[in-house]
Amino acid sequence: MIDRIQRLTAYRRSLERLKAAGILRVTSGLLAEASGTSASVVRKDFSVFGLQGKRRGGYGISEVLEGISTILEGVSRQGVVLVGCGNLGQALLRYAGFSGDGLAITAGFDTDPARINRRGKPPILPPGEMSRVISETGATIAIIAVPDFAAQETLNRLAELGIRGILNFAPVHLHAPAGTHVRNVNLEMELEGVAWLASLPAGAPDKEDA
Amino acid sequence: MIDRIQRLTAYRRSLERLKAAGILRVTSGLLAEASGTSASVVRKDFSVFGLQGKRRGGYGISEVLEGISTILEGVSRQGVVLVGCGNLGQALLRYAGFSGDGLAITAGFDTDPARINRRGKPPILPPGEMSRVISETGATIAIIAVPDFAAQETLNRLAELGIRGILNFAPVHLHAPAGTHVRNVNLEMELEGVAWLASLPAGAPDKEDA
DNA sequence: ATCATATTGTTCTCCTTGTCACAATATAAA
DNA sequence: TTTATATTGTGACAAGGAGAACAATATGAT
Ligand SMILES: NC(=O)c1ccc[n+]([C@@H]2O[C@H](COP(=O)([O-])OP(=O)(O)OC[C@H]3O[C@@H](n4cnc5c(N)ncnc54)[C@H](O)[C@@H]3O)[C@@H](O)[C@H]2O)c1
Ligand SMILES: NC(=O)c1ccc[n+]([C@@H]2O[C@H](COP(=O)([O-])OP(=O)(O)OC[C@H]3O[C@@H](n4cnc5c(N)ncnc54)[C@H](O)[C@@H]3O)[C@@H](O)[C@H]2O)c1
Repeated sequence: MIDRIQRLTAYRRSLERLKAAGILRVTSGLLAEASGTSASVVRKDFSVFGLQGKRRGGYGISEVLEGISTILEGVSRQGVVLVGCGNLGQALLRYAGFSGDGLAITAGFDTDPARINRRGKPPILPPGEMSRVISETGATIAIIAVPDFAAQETLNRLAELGIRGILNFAPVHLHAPAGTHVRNVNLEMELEGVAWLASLPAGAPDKEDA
Repeated sequence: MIDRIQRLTAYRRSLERLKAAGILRVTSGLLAEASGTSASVVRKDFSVFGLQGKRRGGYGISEVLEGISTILEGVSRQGVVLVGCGNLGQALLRYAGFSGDGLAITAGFDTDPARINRRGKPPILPPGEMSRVISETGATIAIIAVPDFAAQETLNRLAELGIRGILNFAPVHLHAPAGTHVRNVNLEMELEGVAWLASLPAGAPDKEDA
């Protein structure tokens, strides 16, 4: 189910590109090609979410985009904070693409005084202000980009403060209390996966994608 | 199958931590707890890869680590280049964790002259030198961290130069020639997934993880 | 030495998810 | 209008992986 939800994000991106190119309708096959899945998956996804097309002319891009926005309405109306503004954290903090989904990072936190910057576009604050900022902004999502040894304590703190969803970049498994959901992005694992695919004999069949 | 391979990386990390803590043997349950899977999965993974334990005392950490290294031997002996040294690219370039797996980034490339730095720890070079560097270092893996509109042409170029595996961070689906494997990391999709989990009613059952 | 028990290795089942197939149907052409 | 056809919507099917269960067995205790 979460895969379907996540694919909506990919569909939206592809549809916006097509719309910007002046196209009004898409077939499941065309959208599949653009977003990297299969026509069957597109149709079933749309079917599950009640997005309807026309038996011949495909799906109306504007209508589908509107439908996706409606579905993700409540999902994307959540504040996001980021903990750990180092190499990776800063990159995420500066990234504009998230706000396209409505999910904008409202503040960053870091223990290193040298990283504090209260006037930043998203400000970077000391962790002592997490409690205040989270309750003031009503943030419910957090990104963890601290070193691995600090990740679990960071999660504990965030969970106490009412954070309900966490995207964790530290390459460790975190233990979360019931009701707090953790999703891991482990780039080492991803790179290793690519390396394995690349090491396969040339004639091997394809079965990847993410 | 690729999931099993990728989990090996997670197992290795957990085992190294346990080893550093002075522990000599692990049970499937303990390792599962540490690396975020289940005991059955650990046992089946190890079984598939021929990593054996003892019917009672669990698995010997050193032996398993050695086994994993052997399995990933050929996989990790590949050079990696990075194209697009912006916010995200720089973070990846500076990250030391990859070399722990043997996969070290040997060079970065960027079109922006201001980013060129030939004396960097991994140097940042103009794309014109890609051909030379890739053939000299024998790199077979690439990371794409360029803006979305430049991703496809970057892939085409890399594929021509013999790159066999690509980790793509641009939020677009790329078309690769046969024999070149692409794996996408779409952080927008990941964050949206977390947001969806967080928006679920509190009592909902768990079914996540990555 | 014998026994009790913890833990592996493997099989089997279930569940999820993508693929296939095809009937339903709207559109365009003749 | 009638017919041909492209494309959706959905039901059935298959593949794969995770989880559960259990027999095999090595270890430690008595
Ligand atoms: N940089 C990458 O490309 C990359 C790749 C894969 C994984 N990761 C993982 O992402 C995480 C961050 O990586 P990085 O390269 O940005 O590391 P980094 O050391 O550059 O940044 C970590 C930041 O976290 C801050 N910090 C430390 N403890 C903290 C705490 N308790 N609360 C708040 N802030 C704290 C530090 O001051 C620092 O600024 C690490 O777990 C790393 O393993 C990074
Ligand atoms: N920064 C993030 O946190 C983040 C998050 C999600 C996705 N992404 C994706 O990752 C990619 C990079 O993001 P970013 O924030 O680093 O962007 P960025 O603009 O900071 O960096 C892009 C870099 O690529 C270089 N570049 C452009 N065209 C090039 C080409 N043809 N060859 C070589 N280099 C080229 C640019 O000079 C620039 O330095 C984008 O596709 C973005 O959508 C980034």
